[in-house]
Parts: sequence; structure tokens; C-alpha cells
Amino acid sequence: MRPSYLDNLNPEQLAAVTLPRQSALILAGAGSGKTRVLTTRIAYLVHTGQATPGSILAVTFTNKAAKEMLTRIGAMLPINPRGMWVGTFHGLCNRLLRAHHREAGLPQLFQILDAQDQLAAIKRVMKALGIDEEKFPPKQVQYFINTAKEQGLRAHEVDAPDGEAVTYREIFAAYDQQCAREGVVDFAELLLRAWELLSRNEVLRAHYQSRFKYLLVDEFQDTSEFQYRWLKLLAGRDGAVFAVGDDDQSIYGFRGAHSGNMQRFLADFAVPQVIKLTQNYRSAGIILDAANALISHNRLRLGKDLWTAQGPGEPIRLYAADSDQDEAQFIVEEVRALREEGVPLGQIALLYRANAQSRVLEHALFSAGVPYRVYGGLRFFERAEVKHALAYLRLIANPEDDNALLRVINFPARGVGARTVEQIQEAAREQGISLWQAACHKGGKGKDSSKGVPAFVLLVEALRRETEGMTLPERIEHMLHASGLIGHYKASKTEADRVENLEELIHAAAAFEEEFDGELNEEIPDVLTAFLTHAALEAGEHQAEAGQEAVQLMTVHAAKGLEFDAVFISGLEEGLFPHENSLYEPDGVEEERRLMYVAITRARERLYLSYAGSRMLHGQVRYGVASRFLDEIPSTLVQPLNVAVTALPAPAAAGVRGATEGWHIGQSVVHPKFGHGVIVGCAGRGANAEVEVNFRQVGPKRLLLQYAKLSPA
DNA sequence: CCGATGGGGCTTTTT
DNA sequence: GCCCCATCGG
Repeated sequence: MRPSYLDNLNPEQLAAVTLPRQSALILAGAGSGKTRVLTTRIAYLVHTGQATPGSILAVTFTNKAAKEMLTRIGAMLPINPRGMWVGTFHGLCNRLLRAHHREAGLPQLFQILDAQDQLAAIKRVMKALGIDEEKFPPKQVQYFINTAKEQGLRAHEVDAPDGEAVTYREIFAAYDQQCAREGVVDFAELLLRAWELLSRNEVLRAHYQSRFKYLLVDEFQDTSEFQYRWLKLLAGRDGAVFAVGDDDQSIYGFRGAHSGNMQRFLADFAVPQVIKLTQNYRSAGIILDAANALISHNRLRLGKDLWTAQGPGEPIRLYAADSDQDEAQFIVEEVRALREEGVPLGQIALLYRANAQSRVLEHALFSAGVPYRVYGGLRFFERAEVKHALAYLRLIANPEDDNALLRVINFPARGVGARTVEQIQEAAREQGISLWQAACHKGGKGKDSSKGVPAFVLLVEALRRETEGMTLPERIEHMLHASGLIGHYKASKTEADRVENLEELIHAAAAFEEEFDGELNEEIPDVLTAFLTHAALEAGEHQAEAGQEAVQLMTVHAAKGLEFDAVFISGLEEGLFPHENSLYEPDGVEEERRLMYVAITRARERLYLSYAGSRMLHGQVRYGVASRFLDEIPSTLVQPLNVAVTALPAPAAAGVRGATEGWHIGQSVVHPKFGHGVIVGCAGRGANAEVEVNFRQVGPKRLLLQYAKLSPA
């Protein structure tokens, strides 16, 4: 009998789900039921006995996606999905390294550094090496290290063509040593270490290659080159990789995603066929037509058009605003009208290219009394107070964790000044011991132990001793009080709201422990470590949750994978969307166009597009011109809501000398002295009109149009 | 030790 | 324009 979970699949979906064991590429358009295919395939494989749960490994892009996948599989199959390996690349690597920490050369309870921790660790290394932070910005160093690791390179393997690069390489090497000494691992290290483990250890490699008969990859277009290498290694000669992705939705190139992996995959794995899922179940016809038309301007595509069985729906509304404020006002009024029509606020999304754009929108919504929620900014486990609490927990787990010690040795304040900390660091360096050991020496000579370093040492020791045997939430609660963290924030006038987050941390720990429910094994021997790992790997969701009675504000990136009845895409101006910085990058505009494609395909029924003739940006007024993407949507699909474009002076032209000159952001120009460049900004009017040009040779320059002898290139 | 003050940066972001 | 950071002065 045919299982019910195969019902209602369309022919392409069914073909993908029931494919025999072979490598396959499923080109799944937006809203085409991609997750459904992936989860149904897993259920089908297990249900028909082709696969055991233990022979399945599925990689997702986010933890949230992994969780959802497990939930959906659980609903289809009466099995415990725990034997399955489902997670992000980082999560799976973590699992592998925990299970084989000895072979990987790691302590069993290694901690994971998030980006913040990593930066702090880098600053520490640089201080120890006496390297000037002005000359070598720590953020740059962080980028350098991560880029190298994400290419599979260790410090000694990185090219160093000049003195500067040599210094970067030195910091890299010292940083890795420091991490090893402290038993911590950064995100990139998780992947690299796991890859090295598998590539060097033949026995393990053979074991996992034969164990994971079925590899499934979600969001394949977002995998990096190194992740692809990792997959290939795990797949081995006989591996079957079921890859699902959409090259048109590849929007993470800036952090290493390489949609070219799709083409490479077809060749490397001799993929016999590509299945395209092109029926869209989300958007009305006109919206889909607009998306198809827009994305057809990209050259780097595998190529597919979406179609729908739905009717055309309503035209796309376009509003040309005078200013960002005017744009926000328009959006608020339209939101109110939608609400009148019965559209739930939670089904309305305001999307923008950059977070800074939310401010004007928030202000307008607030003034109008419309509830809204903004996504972005710090996530739960990244908040300062939560990080402080986690630092205490990390010290309980491992007092040698220098990063954690530095974070809280004087927080809440207990009379340990910068000088003292420096002395401890110096002593630790000289004797080659951890900060904790150095602090113990300093504090252990019968000194006054009511404050300062001795008090800190006693506190940490007491926390370890007293909380042993407690449940995780009990431990945290005790720690929050004994350390004085809760007291500190409760007493604070300005930061009292942080107490809530600390209480939330106790709840999070309780929920975590419950979910964990005695599942301790050789991979994760201890709940505290598991919780800390969870906190690092899954910093809390950035993405919206359904069902909230508030307008949803987020960047287009954050909206990926979501859908709404009504979507507003604002700030459709050259230089903003497409963003000016993308203009210098190879194929940058194509990625911006994919971003626009993602934005459009979020909408089910209503789509609003808008741009503003002027906008406050970086503290000054910038004049913009309508985005090229608006020209790429057939005008037959669009209903202009005002006539500003013709009735008012063209906004960009008004910003620069005379309406006839037509300089605009993104335009290529030549200057007699500076050579070739691209206009990246316009400011001022009339005689004061100036443009900012990024010249290929000399970099950015501001020029008064009145005097500069600019000509179009 | 904390609050005030000034300087620099400023696209997108998960792990 | 605003936010984050580092540094300084009380």
C-alpha cells in the first residue's frame, strides 16, 4: 500500500522523493516544496527499508532548519530520529569531534568560541605579541584567519608575500596555539579539524563513508568550497549525495557560499539527472511573473522559470516617494489599509536591504501606533549579560578558559583593576600557565579574601563545589546569585531590564535539559558542556516566528525561507538596492538581483515596491534614483500609485548639477587626473552639488561637480 | 570604578 | 545620524 505521505506530491516532487540510491540535484525554486521533498525522501527511505536512520546524514543551513526537519520526519515516521545525523555543517563536525576528540587532538570538553569570543581572543594574542592594533586591526586579523581556515589552510600554509602578511600569519599561528592551550575551538576550526580528522585517519574515514549511505544537503547553493570538499570526502567513491538547492536564491556569496558547487557537483558525482521543481505554491501569478522576469537578467544561472496554478492576482504597487520619510508614511498608511481589509499584521513584512533602513520605518510605525517587531541585532546568547553568565559557567566547566576568566574576573566589580589583570597575564605568560593558575598563585598567599583576586578565586571554586550534583537550571540560578550578577543588574538604574534575560537563561537551561533527557554518551558526556556548546552553535533565532500580531521588519537576507500575505520592499534605489559596494565585486549585481528575487518571492498576494528621491544616510542627505531592478520588472505587471516620477524633477538629477547632466550612482566615469571610477554617492544641490567617486587607482574622492572635469566612461 | 566624552565606522550574516 | 568602543577624568 502506498503510504499517505506520498499523497499530494506533484510528479516532479514524487520523482525526487522516490529516486533510487544515486547522487541527484534537485533544483527547487522558491515556494516549490523543497523542505517537504527533503523530509519526505528521508521518511520514504527509512519506511521502505532502503535506509536505516543511522545511515542517513542530512546537512542544513541553520539549526532552525535542522530542528524543523527532524520534527517533520518525526510526524511522518513512528521512529526515534536520534540515530540520524541531522544538523548544520558545524553541528555535525562538533558531533564528530566530540566522539573522536582524542584522534582529533582535542580535550573531551572543548569549548566553542563564537565570533565575539574569537575577536577577544585575537586581541589578547596581539597584545601578548606586542602588535599594534592600529596597524593590524583585530577585525582584519579575524577575517584573515577565518578566510584561511575556510580554505582549509593552516598558518604555515598561507602565502605571505610581504612583511604585513608575515605578521598576519604570525598572529594566526600564535592564536591557534593559544586556542590549543586553552582547549577552545572557533567555528572555522570545527570544520577544518573535522576535515583533517577524516582525511588523515583512514579507519575513521572508511567507517563513516560506509555508515552514511545517504547524504542529503539542503540549501546546496549556500555551501562553501570547503564544505563541498568536506562532503566529497565523506561521500567517498561510492557516496550518494542528494542535493537540494536553488542557484537563483544564492545570496550568501559574501561569506563564502559558492553556488558554482552545483555545476561542479553535476560533474564530480556524475549526476545522471537534474530534477527541477518549478511549480510554485506560494505566490500569485503576477508576482511570480515579476520574479521570473527580473531573474532572467542574470547570466550565471542553471535556468528555470516558476509557474503557478493560481490566478494572476493583484498588480504590484509602486510608490515613488520624495524622501525616506515620505516612503515610510506611505507604507504605514498602506499597512493600516491592509489591516482594515483583514490582513493580520503578522502577515505583513517590511523588507529592506540594510538594517539602518529600519529606523525611519520604526519611527513612522511607532507614531501611528502600529505594533511592529524588528528582527536583527544581537541574539539571545550574544547579549552581554548572558555572555557574562556563560563565562561563569565556562569557568565551572574549565577554569583554564582564559577568555571566560578575563570576561568576569572583575565583573561584577570586585576591585580587580586593569593593572592587576596585566600582572596576572604577565605571570601566566612568563611561567607558561593559565590565567586561572596565575590568579590562584596571586590570590593564595593568605591575603584578604573578601575582595579582589582572592575573592574571585574562592568564588569560582565555591561555584564548582557547591553546584556539583545540581540540575543545570539550579546551577545557573545559584551561580547568578553567588556571583552577584543578578544583584548587580537589579541594583542598576539603566540595566535592570537585563535581569529578565538572565531569568530567561534559567528557563532556556531547563528546557534544554528536559530535551536532553539523559542522552549523555561518549559524544556529549556532560550537560553543562552540551549547554555551552548549544549556546555557541545556536546563538538564538534571528528569524521571524509566525503568528505574532505585529508587522514584521527585517532585511531581505533574514526573510529568506519565509512567506507573507503582503510584502513591502523599500529603498529600491541605485546604490542601496543594488548596494553600491556590490558594484565593485565580480558578479556583485547578480547577487543583488538574486536578493531582489528572494524578496519578491516572499509575497503571497500583495507586493509593494517603493523608492525615495532623498534619504538620510551616514548622517547626510543622499539623493537616489530608482533601482535598475524596477526597470527589469515588466511595466504591465506594475501599477504606479503616484506620478512623482514624471510630475516632480527626477530625484537623482535634482541632486546633482542640472537635470540634464544625469549623473547617477553606479555610473562609470573618467576624470582627467584620477582616471576611471564609479560614482558611489551624490550630495548637495546646485552649485554645491558633489559626487563621491571611487577611482580604480586612487580610491574614493569627493568632487564638486561644478569644477571637476568628469566625463562618462 | 564608573560615567562622560570623543572618534571611527558604517551591507548583507550563520555557525 | 547613530552606535560601539576606547580612553580619560572625577
